Amino acid sequence: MQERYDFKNIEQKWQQEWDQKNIYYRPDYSDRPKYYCLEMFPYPSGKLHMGHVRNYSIGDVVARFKTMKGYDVLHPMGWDAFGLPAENAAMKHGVHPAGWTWENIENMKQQLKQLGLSYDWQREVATCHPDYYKWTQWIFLKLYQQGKCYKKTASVNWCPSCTTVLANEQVVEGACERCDSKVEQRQLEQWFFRITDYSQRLLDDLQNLSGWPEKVRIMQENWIGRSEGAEVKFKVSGSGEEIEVFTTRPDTIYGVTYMVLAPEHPLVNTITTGTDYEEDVSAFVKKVRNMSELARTTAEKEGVFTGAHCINPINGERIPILVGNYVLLEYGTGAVMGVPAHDQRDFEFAKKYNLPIRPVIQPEGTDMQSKELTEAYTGEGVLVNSGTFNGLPYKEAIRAITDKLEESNQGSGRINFRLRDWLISRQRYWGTPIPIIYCKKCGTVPVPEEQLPVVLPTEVEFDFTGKSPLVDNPEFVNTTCPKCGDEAKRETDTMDTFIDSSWYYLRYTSPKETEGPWNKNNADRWMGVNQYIGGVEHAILHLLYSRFFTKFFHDQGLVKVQEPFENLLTQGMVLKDGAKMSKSKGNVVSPEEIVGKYGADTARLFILFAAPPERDLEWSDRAVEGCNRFLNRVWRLYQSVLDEVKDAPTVKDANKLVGVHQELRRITHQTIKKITDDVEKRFNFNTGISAIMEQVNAIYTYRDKVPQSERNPAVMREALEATVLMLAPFAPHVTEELWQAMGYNDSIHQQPWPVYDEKALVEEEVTIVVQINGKVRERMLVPADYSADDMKKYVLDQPKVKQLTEGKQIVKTIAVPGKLVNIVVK
RNA sequence: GCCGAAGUGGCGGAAUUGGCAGACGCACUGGACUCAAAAUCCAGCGGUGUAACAACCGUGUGGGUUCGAAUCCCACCUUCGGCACCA
Repeated sequence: MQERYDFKNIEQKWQQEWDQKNIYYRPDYSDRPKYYCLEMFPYPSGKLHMGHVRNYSIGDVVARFKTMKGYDVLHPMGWDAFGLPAENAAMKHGVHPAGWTWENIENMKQQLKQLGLSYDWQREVATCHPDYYKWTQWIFLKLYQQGKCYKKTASVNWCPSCTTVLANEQVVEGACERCDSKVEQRQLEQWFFRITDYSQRLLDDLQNLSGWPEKVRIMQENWIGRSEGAEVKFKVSGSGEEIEVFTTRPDTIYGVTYMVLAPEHPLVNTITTGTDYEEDVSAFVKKVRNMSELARTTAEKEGVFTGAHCINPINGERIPILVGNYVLLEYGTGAVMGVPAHDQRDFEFAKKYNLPIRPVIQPEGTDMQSKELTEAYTGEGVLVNSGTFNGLPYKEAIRAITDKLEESNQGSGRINFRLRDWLISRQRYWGTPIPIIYCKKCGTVPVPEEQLPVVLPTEVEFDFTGKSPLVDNPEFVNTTCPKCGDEAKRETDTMDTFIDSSWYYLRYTSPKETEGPWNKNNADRWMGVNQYIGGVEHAILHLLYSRFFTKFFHDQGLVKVQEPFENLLTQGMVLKDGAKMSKSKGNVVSPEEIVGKYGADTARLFILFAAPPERDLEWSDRAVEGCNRFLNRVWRLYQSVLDEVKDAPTVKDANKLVGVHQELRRITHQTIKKITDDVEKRFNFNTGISAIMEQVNAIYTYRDKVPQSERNPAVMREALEATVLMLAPFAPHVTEELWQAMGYNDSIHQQPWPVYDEKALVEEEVTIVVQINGKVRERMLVPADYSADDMKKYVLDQPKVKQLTEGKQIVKTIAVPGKLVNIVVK
């Protein structure tokens, strides 16, 4: 065994050896129970950052641990390879996006390998490969056939810097999620997926995801935004038109004093054209429409009267119709009944325009009408000013009024969702082409399945306007209609890259399948993902889309599961000096540098030791050194005692062990128990590693305190083997080296996880705490099997305790076996 | 504004079911080894206090429940994350 811990040689040697022996390869079937461990695949930006290292180190511990626990572990890796940065690089450096991407993939793959991650590289996928996106297109066609995919003109989010549209989910506080530019609204014809058909199921099934962080479930719940209420029809006076509104408070319908339409509402034109109000209204609409979404949501509530009136169906009252900037066309019906007494927004609006405010809900035992309202009352209460419904509690009134409206066909109960359909077309080049052809005769025609893939042309010219080069590419655009054979044009939009990443976890189960997107048997064997690991920034986008896809696939009989990810771990960020690492802040620590200086094992150990996975992690160069020091300490320990233990037998007659030998064995087994719990049940790798450190310290103490002639080589060997086995998932290279040094030829990563001996954990005596009135006064050693009564008796009999309680009256004594005795005195 | 999470030594963090606060590591201090340094090893390391003990204080703040609270309850403060005219 080498004197020095030479991480460079060791890591290189074992990475090669593992590669050669293919030890991480997983065949499709085996007798062992399956375990699918998945980490979110990266965008191939060119270089790994610390966030990746953290993500993949966590996943690797899980995969290695489960393998040692006897599972058949699927642990694949791939590339989310389509996306805008490739195009930007093309424009900036004149390289082709494809070349740029493949080069980055090669680079990052090397970096991943240097970390010693246990991936089955035979399952690697890249979403930009035609063998992959062929099936992305196939999925698009499936959705199209099933009526889950459609094209429509809508007000959409446009990012001027990325020169493309964005999905609702990709707009963060009115800005582009990627580049932070202000998002504009444009009227464009775009492709959508009908994710809203799944709103209720996506919401309901969150209940089954007990293995997900509560936080993520709540975020999705809010995003889906279900609200229960009623739809009510208001007839427009003097015309046949009707305005429908959605309300969650039909009980307040007697409090309606006006009606507000969204500026984009189609009726606005109908009711104002040719009237005296037309000019004012259209000026107002124009003004509001020109505002960005952000400006609009922060602006003061404003409105204008249309001159028209409508009739409240419940009491026949005539109320004015206004147009207001605070009403959104996209939500509900784009019209709101104004109930200023019981809705804060309506209240502010009514105050500004002197519209009547009529309370109809009154908290029991008060008189709402006698005092002037200063804000809307949104709480519980009983109905007043509401005709025959007076005196009814509001909850019952919601029911009764909805029923009444339903009887007369003027409304009905209704559920509304905040979730919008998923806008999936992008005016970009580097993405999966949408397999649609436009024919003058036949209209919109899907590309037949046997013509897939629609290949993204590589011979393209990039100009600097940001316009997609597909648009002006005649070889791509010009085609023939699959139906009639006439000249036709291809769709030049490509798909949102979130589509690519919404099904990759299925492709891993049969990455080379040519008959379909995946092999159903394989998919059903491996799915769902037992443990998914990634950043919380995907809590809505990627995770919601993937859930939608899986449900759709399930409905099509393509896969058995209804949810893709059984357990989800959202790792925290990697911080330096309290802030997220970023180029602009100049606080980036490169993984390459750390691996070069201390080795992958040290880097991994630090990142897993510094904080539990879910929390943010503060980078510390000093603490990294500390982890390196620990591995050196382990190395030296083995080196110093290897000769002593190399030919040692296994521990026999364990029950006959006494003293320090028994103690070392007890610590070994206690450590196994602790770390197994930490890794398996809690993912608390930091405390697990600290337990291994304590174990190492204990072996050192044993070595130093017990003369060599008296040491028990079998107990020592057991301790050393357990240590290295437990450390193996965290630091795979150095542990492999030490394992081989112990005389083994098989890889440590194919060994079973150590098992603790319940009998070895038992202690004969334990230290208990003696408290007086809850304050620790004394510690004493008592037999471990003492009952509560034994403990009380023993403790109260001690001279020291008698002295402490002298002159005081003992009111009560509480004893917890093995832990403490508390004496309450007066 | 609404929803959620967190707040513990100089620092990262631990305390798993209400039972010894500060495990493990970093930093620091003293010592050993060395011509010297690095590395390594040993010891110390929340605060007040003491010659040393003792004792007292201490888990964001204030209250409460309990024999006993970092842990449970109530109110508040701060930081971070998500949503934000959703009718």
